[in-house]
Amino acid sequence: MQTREKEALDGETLSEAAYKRLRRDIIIGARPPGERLRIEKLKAIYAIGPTPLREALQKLAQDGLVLSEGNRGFTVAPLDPAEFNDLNVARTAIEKEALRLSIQRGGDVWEARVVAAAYIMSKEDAALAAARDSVTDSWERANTEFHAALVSACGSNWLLRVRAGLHDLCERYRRVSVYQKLGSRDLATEHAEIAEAAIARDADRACNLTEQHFALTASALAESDFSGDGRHLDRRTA
Amino acid sequence: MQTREKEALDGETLSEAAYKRLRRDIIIGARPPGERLRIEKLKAIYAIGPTPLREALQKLAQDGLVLSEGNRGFTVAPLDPAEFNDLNVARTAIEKEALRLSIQRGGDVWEARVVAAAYIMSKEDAALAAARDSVTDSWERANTEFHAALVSACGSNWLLRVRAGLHDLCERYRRVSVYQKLGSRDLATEHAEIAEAAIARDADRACNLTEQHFALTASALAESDFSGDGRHLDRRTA
DNA sequence: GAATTGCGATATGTCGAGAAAATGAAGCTG
DNA sequence: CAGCTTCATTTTCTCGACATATCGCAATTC
Repeated sequence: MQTREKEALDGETLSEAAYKRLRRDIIIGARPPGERLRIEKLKAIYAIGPTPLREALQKLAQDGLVLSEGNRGFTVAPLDPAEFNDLNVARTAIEKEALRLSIQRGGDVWEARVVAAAYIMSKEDAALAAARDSVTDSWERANTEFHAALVSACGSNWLLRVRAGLHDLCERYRRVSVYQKLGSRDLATEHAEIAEAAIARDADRACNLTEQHFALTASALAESDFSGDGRHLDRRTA
Repeated sequence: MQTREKEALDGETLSEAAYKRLRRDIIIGARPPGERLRIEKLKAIYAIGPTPLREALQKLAQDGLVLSEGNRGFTVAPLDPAEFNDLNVARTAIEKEALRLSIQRGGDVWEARVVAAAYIMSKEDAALAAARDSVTDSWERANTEFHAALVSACGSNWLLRVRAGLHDLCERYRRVSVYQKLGSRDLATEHAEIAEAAIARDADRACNLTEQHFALTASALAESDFSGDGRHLDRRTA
C-alpha cells in the first residue's frame, strides 16, 4: 500500500530526476543558451554523481535542448532566430493536423477540457496584459494546457508526443519573446477565437487562427535580438 | 553529408558507437521486440562497459525504440498494430507537409536527387517483386532515400529530423509487413506516380498519393500478426 | 616577428565495484 | 489450502578513480 506512493516519489532514479531538473532549468532560462555544462560543475550544483548527469545530458541532447560534441562535452543549445522559424514550421504543421483530428474526434470531455482551459487562459492573458512581471510561470502553464487541451483528442499518441517536444523547444524562445512584443498583440482575443472555432467544430478556421497565432509569435521573435550566438555568456538580466 | 571518415570512426565515442549499433540491431530486428536488454548481456555482446551502454539505451528510449522502466531495466519496444496506426497518423501528417513545402521550394538539385532516387527505387521495386528474399536491405535503403529525397527541400531541419525519427520507427514494422502483403501491391507504380507528381509540382496529387501509399502499408500491417506481445523473451523454451 | 610544435593542465569518457531495489521462492500464519 | 511475510538471489543504479582526448601556453625555429 505504501509501496506505490513511495515508489512514485522515491523510486525515481537519480537519472530521471537530473533529467527533469536540468530540462526545466534550461527551458526557463536558468541555464542560459550557449552555457557549457561541465560535469564537475553540475555535480556540485545538483549533488548528483557523474553517471546520472551524463545520462540526463544525453537524453536532453536527443531532445534538442542540449548539444553534445564528440569529446568536447555538452552545451545548452543556443537560441537562434533562424532555427526558431525552422522549428515553427514543424510545430505549426503538427499542431494543425492534431487540431483538425481533435476537432473531428473530440467528445464531451474534450469540449469540457477546452472550455476549462480557455477560461483559465483568458484570466492569465488579462493578468499578463496588466502586469508583465511575475505572471510568466502561471501564464506558461495555462498556455501549455490550453493548446494541449485543444489537440488532446487527436487520437495519436505519437502526434502528441512529437508536438509536446516541439512545444517545449519553443517555450524557451517564447519566454524571451512574449514580453518584448506584448503591447502590439491581443493574446486574449487570439486564444478566445481559437477556442470558439474549435468548440464550433470549424476545423479550417481553428487551424488558420492557430497558424496566424504561431506566426505572430514567430515574427515578434524575428525582431528580438537575444544573444544566443553560442558564446558562453554567463549572466543575463533577469 | 557525414563528417570526415576516419575521424568519425576513431574519434567516435563508445557511447555513440553503442547507440548506433544497438539502434541498427533493433530496427533490423536482430534484437526482437519485447526482448529484455540486460546490461551484463549487452556488455558481453558488444564488448563495451556498462556506462556507454546505459547512455545508448537512454537515448534509444528517448527515440521510442526502447522502453525504460524505473528500476526495472530496458526492453526493446514491442510491435503493436494499434501503435503503428498511431505512428502512421503522425508520420503521414509530417510527410505531407514536408512534401508540400519541398515541392514548393525545391530547385534543380532537388529535382535531380528525386529523379536519381526514383530510378534506383524502380530497380529495387522490381527486384523485390521478383525475388523477395535477400533484397530487404538494399530495398530499404532505396526506399529511405526515395522518400528522403522528396522532402529534402522542405527548408525545415526540424521537420526533417522529426520525420526521420518516425521513419525509423516505422521501418521495423515495414520490415515485417512488406513480405506478407507483397503480392497485392504494385510498389513500383506507387513510387513512380509520387515521383512524377512531385516533379510536375503537383503538390496536392503528390500528397494524396503519399497518403494512400502509407495507408496501404498500414492496412497491410493491420492484418499481420507479428508476435510483438513482449512474450517470447530470451526465455529458454521448456 | 609569425607560425609551429611540444608540453602541461583541464575536462571528458570509461571501467569496475559497491549500494539500492526488484524478483522469486520458501516458510509461517490463519 | 490460501495469503502474507521474510529472505536470498539477481539486476539495476550510482559512485569514485583511472585512462584518454582536447585546449591553452610557452618555447623554438625559420
